[in-house]
Amino acid sequence: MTPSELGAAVRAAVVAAVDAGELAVAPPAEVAVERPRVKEHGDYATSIALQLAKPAGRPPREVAELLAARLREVDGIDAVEVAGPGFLNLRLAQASLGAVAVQVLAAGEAYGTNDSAAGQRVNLEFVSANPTGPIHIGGVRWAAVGDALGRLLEASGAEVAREYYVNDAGNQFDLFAASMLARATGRKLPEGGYQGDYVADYAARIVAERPDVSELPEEQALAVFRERGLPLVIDEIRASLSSFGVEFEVWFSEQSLELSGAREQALKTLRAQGHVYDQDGAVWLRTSDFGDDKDRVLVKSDGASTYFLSDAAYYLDKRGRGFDHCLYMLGADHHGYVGRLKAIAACAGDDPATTIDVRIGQLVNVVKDGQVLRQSKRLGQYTSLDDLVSLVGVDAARYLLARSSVDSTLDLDIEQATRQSSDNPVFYVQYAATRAASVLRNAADMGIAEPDPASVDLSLLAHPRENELLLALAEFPAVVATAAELREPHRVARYLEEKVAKSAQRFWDDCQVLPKGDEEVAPTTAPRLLLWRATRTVLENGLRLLGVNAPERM
RNA sequence: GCCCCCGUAGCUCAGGGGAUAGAGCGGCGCCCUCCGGAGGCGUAGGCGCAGGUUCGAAUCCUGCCGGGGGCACCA
Repeated sequence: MTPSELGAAVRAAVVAAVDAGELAVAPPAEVAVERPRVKEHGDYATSIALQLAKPAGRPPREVAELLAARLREVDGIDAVEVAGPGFLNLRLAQASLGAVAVQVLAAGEAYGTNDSAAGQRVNLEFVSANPTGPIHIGGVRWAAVGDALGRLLEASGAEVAREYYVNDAGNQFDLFAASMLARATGRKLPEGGYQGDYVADYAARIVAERPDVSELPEEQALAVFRERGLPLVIDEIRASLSSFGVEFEVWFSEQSLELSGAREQALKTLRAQGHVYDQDGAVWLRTSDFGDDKDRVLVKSDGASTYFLSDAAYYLDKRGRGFDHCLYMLGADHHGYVGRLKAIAACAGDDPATTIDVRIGQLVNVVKDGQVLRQSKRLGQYTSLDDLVSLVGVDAARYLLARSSVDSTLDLDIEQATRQSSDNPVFYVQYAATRAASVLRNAADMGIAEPDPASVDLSLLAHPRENELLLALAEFPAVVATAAELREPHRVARYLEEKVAKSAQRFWDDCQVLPKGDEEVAPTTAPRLLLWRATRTVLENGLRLLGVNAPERM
């Protein structure tokens, strides 16, 4: 019996009590059971009686007793007790608990998928770093977290488009082109120009293709560097992300918004909604009507449109393509932007609470030899995606970046990331996965066939370690659904570490599976092999959601 | 000045209103004739402060105090 089945059983008990006239309440749409912290409180517990007590006008323990009487009759529930102020503590029958392993095996790669986000069309914009050089560490955090979130949403039934917004129209990109020109001609870098060595490399490649470029007038030369530089940078970014396991469906050019007339169209749309006005020669959007602290300029008094207008046009474009949820994953320096984005949606007649969802991520500190490495993109001194991968590998980088809440500043310790011991979380989880693989491999080598789930006596999985592990595996679908709903992939990682890998190691320690020496094959061998296979499946599925491999051996 | 994030064990971090707040590292003490000890077990140790909401608060609200980041007719 899974937690959701158990929750449904509890709800059914409520409905039955209501129908019998014993409880005068409206039954809740769903009832959740949770794992109690203390195992004396049973396999699962629910506080439903405490919640219903007030509307029912009855003492909580009395409500609990009503429900307990009904739940005791349910097949698969072994014991029900009323505890404390009115908790219902539930204990599953052994075979019912063991059935979780069979369910995991039956679902296989699909175990963990759920329909909590079914029918949603989600536009997921992340990374979107300026095309002025390799992806920096902050972008890598978003690559890891954003892609994992995409996988979680897909596993929860949503249709997801991963999108990278290419800022190829603004000052930063112009400055980058000017920096390449300066490098190509040996002239002085413009103020605030990009100083990294890669700038010279790009410049040299462009000069090799267009030897005449240094003799062109400055404007034309800049145009060449812009035009030729963009694909160079984008290709490199795309290749880095791809080697990181992250693929974007759409690379959306900011320039294209101007060329296609989308910006003018957006201006018209917003005007038609009545939130645009002219003042001081500029065109403004009255975002302050919707909670922004001040109005924002769409078209400057010199006639040039702002980045903000591009954002509005881009948002309207996404909506026009049928996305009902636009997710933005932005760096901490963009937090002031949230209100403006929501105001755009509101000005366009949407409800920003449903169409806009912005996640702000805090900084990443790269720690090496106990020191935080200082990062400066402009100076070209920073840890790029490729640097990080060459230092710690894709698995460690993705896992360690995705295992922390983006609300917290993250310290990524290079030494720790490569350590082969349990103080390295990615190693710990992968190790549990390889241990599962090795048991299964050894069984095969010994000529012990993998058992047919239908013919295994699941009630033999009665050891406390086995129960603990089964309960952990049963949680997986709910963990995936919650992580997707809250847009918090780190919940999956923590679950894998603290629940699955931990329980698996303890199971290993106390529950021998295969015969040693002259021993006979034990009755517990088959059910335990089944449990190891189920454990391996959950670890594989969970790691896959984070874009991390589950190796067969380390 | 205004806005956002954070403050939980000595350290790095989990804990979307529930019972006795959890992991890893570091302390201390244990466990290898045995499927991978690259592990496991035990033990000590904690919610920044003050109010509020609630039957119940680490969690929600307000105010302080500390740390990080940000304010544009830049992108």
